[in-house]
Amino acid sequence: MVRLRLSELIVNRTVAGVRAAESNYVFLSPPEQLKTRLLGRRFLEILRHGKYLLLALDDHSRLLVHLGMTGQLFTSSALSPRLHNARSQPKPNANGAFTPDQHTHLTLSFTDNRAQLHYRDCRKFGKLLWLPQGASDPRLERLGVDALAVTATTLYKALSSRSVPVKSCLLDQSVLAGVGNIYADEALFQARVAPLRPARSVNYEQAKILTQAIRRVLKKAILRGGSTIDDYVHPDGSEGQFQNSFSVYGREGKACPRCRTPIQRVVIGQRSSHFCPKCQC
DNA sequence: ATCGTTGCCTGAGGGC
DNA sequence: TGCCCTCAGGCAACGA
Repeated sequence: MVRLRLSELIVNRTVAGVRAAESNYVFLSPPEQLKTRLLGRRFLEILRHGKYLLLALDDHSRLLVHLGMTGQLFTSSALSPRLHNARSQPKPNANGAFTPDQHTHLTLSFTDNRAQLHYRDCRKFGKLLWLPQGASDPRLERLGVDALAVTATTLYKALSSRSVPVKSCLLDQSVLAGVGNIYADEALFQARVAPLRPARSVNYEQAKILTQAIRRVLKKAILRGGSTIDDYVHPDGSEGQFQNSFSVYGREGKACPRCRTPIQRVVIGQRSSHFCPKCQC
């Protein structure tokens, strides 16, 4: 969804100015290099693999972007309380528009003088990396097949060799790229598979159902514009709506939408996991 | 090859 | 009021 909306906002625009923060945890490329390499470049298209965005430039270099948990990519015309009142409270300027604060790591302005693009991440879990023409990165090379393209056979093979909980496998980006904590819980619920089950105990038929559930959950989430909990916003400042459709995630103690049994929460691999103890086995 | 743990990072919220 | 603690989680790196 970010890819789609961002495409509308920056494809075919040419960078006229780059403001980068001091070197910090989000900069895998030195800020000075980003300034030099992005200036004067035009965006051709935006691609996505798993949770990574690839912004293709007209010199065939690419800007790799990961939003982490709290990363925000949006334009200066975006108006959202998520930008003005959420974490760290950046203040709107006199026009009510966003002005870069201490968490805004990169700002691009364009030759058409229309809205700027900001990259903001208060927890610095996101990443920015400039890739020369033809270059890749281990982060990309390691990724498994994109979750929206996964087949039952691929998922079954990946699960069958592992003893860890199936939930941990779904979160492993080298197995399946693009599934995060929320969507893993929701997909396991849809497929009626308990998150703690050893991955290798999932048979082919169940892997097939799980594959379909993953695709369905992700597609529905994209359709609803993603999940806004604390920080997530679209490039235009609007918010996702999928958080209103959660069946299990964040619903500990509340009724399972299928059988009314209270949803349970357990910690798996340091991640909170939510499931229905009756429906999922 | 697989597995479990730790560190990175900031803000919110709870307890005292 | 203020201080300390825990929690949120995507991912790399490490040792076993």
